[in-house]
Amino acid sequence: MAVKKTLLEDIANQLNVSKTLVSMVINGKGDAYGISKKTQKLVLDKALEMEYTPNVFARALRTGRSHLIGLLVADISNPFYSNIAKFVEKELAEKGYNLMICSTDENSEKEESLISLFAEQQFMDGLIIATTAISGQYFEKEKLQNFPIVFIDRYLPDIKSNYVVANNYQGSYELTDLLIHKGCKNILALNISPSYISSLSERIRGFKDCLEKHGLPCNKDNIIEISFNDIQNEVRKTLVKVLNENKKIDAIYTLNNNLATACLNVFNELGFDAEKEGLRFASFDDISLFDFVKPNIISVSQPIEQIGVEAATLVLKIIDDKNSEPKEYKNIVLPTSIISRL
Amino acid sequence: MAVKKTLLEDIANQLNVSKTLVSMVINGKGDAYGISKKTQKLVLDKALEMEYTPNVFARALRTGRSHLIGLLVADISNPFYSNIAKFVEKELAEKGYNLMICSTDENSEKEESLISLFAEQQFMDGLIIATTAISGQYFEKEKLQNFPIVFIDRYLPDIKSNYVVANNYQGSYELTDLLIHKGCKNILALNISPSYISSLSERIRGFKDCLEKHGLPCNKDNIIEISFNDIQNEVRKTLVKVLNENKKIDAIYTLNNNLATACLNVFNELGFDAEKEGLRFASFDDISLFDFVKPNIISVSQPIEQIGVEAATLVLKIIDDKNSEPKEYKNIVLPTSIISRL
DNA sequence: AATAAAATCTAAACTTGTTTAGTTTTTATT
DNA sequence: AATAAAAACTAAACAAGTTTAGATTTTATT
Repeated sequence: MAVKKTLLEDIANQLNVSKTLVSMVINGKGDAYGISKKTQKLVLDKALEMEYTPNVFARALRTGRSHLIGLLVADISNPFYSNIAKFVEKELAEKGYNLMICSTDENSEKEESLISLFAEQQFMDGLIIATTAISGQYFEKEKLQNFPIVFIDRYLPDIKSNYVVANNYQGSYELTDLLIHKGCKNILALNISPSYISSLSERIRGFKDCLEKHGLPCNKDNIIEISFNDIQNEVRKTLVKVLNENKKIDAIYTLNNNLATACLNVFNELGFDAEKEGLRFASFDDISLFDFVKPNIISVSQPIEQIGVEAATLVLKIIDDKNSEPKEYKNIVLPTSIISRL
Repeated sequence: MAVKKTLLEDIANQLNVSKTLVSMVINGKGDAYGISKKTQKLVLDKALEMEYTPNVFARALRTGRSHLIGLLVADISNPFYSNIAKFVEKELAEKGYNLMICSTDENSEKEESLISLFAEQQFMDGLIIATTAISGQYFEKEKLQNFPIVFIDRYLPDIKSNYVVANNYQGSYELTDLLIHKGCKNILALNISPSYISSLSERIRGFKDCLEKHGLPCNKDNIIEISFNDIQNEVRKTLVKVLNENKKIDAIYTLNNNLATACLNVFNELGFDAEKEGLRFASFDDISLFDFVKPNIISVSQPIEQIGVEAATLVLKIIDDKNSEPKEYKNIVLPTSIISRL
């Protein structure tokens, strides 16, 4: 036999007051509505005694506020995102919000259908998105115009929006610069599809600009794109081919941590000792275990905690400011740091 | 100016039918309620045209079903949990459910308050929990008796419940056995608090039983407990002390991946080369990057995908069977495998 | 004691769907 | 054409809160 939940009305009946009053007190508006201290205490005590917990749906339906924030990322098992998620969640919890995390699998259709579910019927009060969209078109829908969205990690250059990202250009430039200073002249950058996303294209831009500054050529052989859905196999194929070529590359630079792991796997399979062969290995995204990995990994570390905290803070600010026009967009670009391990 | 959302009633008005009818059709019950095919098509087309999306809260309020499942873990940034989360989410999405992930920070009070929010007012249709509770007492609350809960990773021996866990005893026993076969006679096991949780206590039991079987002593020095909240410092202190002792240990066995990482950090700091010193290093929980880490890590790999899929399937089954008494509890214990890297 | 002002409190409407109990319309049967 | 049966549809209640507009009660003032 299921236990009956306590309702506002049950408390009201027990105390012979209206449920209006109980609702006001429970929501901390007792003083504002001039409910006597004595009555407030009675209500609060009774609510505790009866283990009252408000029905989230009834409340959200009436107020249009769910106190839920959605976080959409390509892959929650990627430590970059799961670490961000942790800090976002912590920050939101302190402000009385709950977080709902969903993976989009780097699939824009899935992303759009989640946004439709979460935003268009105000399921969520706001969204934090590492978008996989190729353009901002979808986000210009009328229905989304007034919905609080903060982009993280990736922004959409063709639309105005709120975002919190790392300075991918700078990080990539500095990493490349370091490699070149260490004597590398023929660096292979492994990119990942969809490569149009801003963080990747900025990293590529930083890479190219740095090569150019140093007067080094950047042929099409220097940047190879791996597809997100078959990373391991494509990396294997690519490396087997590249490592057997005559025109020796002297560094591999993977544009994210998934690619780095895939490369390490291939090195292992092939029994390839990068250090012995004089090949430097570098990657964007730092993972704590990189500290113990052979070969040494030169990496770019992103300010994960800061991204999470800033994104959470910003989305809540937008929610609070929702009615105060005119709308201003906030763009936060955070510095990265090089972990050289040399 | 905010755009007005399309309501059921808007569709009904446009077509001069009742919103009852529209609701029935939208929910695919048109045939069941004898709505003519012609009318059904009209409704469906109009709904599409007007971009209708149902209000999740109104629906949940009326039906008592939210199609939300909650996942409570100690720490979503732990790859063990974030990988499980990924598979749970995928499995649920296929069945039309959304997942809400929350971290409890290994804090039972936080866990209880989340359960109260999620379960007691049916915010969620069901919960999947890696519980941090010391006993099953909380879960015997009357209000939770009929609520679908599946425990993962950790179960509560003192209550009947549904759970999906790895065979921690077997995994730990086999790992210890392997170490002993490789000649280790004085293994240090690093445990983590709260150590009462079943997965850890089973691992300890497997460790002890195996030592005993081989006639090896297990003093209190052989198992040291590190607290979850200060892992890095406590591991450092412990290792500094232990590695300088005369009575040499010949293997370190960390009971989870956090401890393994912390140990590796200390080795690094101290410039300690475990392999040179003849110290074997082993850990419960396998992480893909372990493949490339020095020193070699002998590890126990858990069937992460299977845990996620089974847990998701089970919680949905419980939801479906909710009314068909008598209740049966399903306990799934999945085999682990040793990754020896020798 | 009458009146105004302030302090407390409440009935009813409202949020947006789903479901129940029924009504209306159409078709079939004699 | 009258009646029964089947098909198609709908009004109103309901889920559980919040909010608006207004009603009571209490206190202060003359």
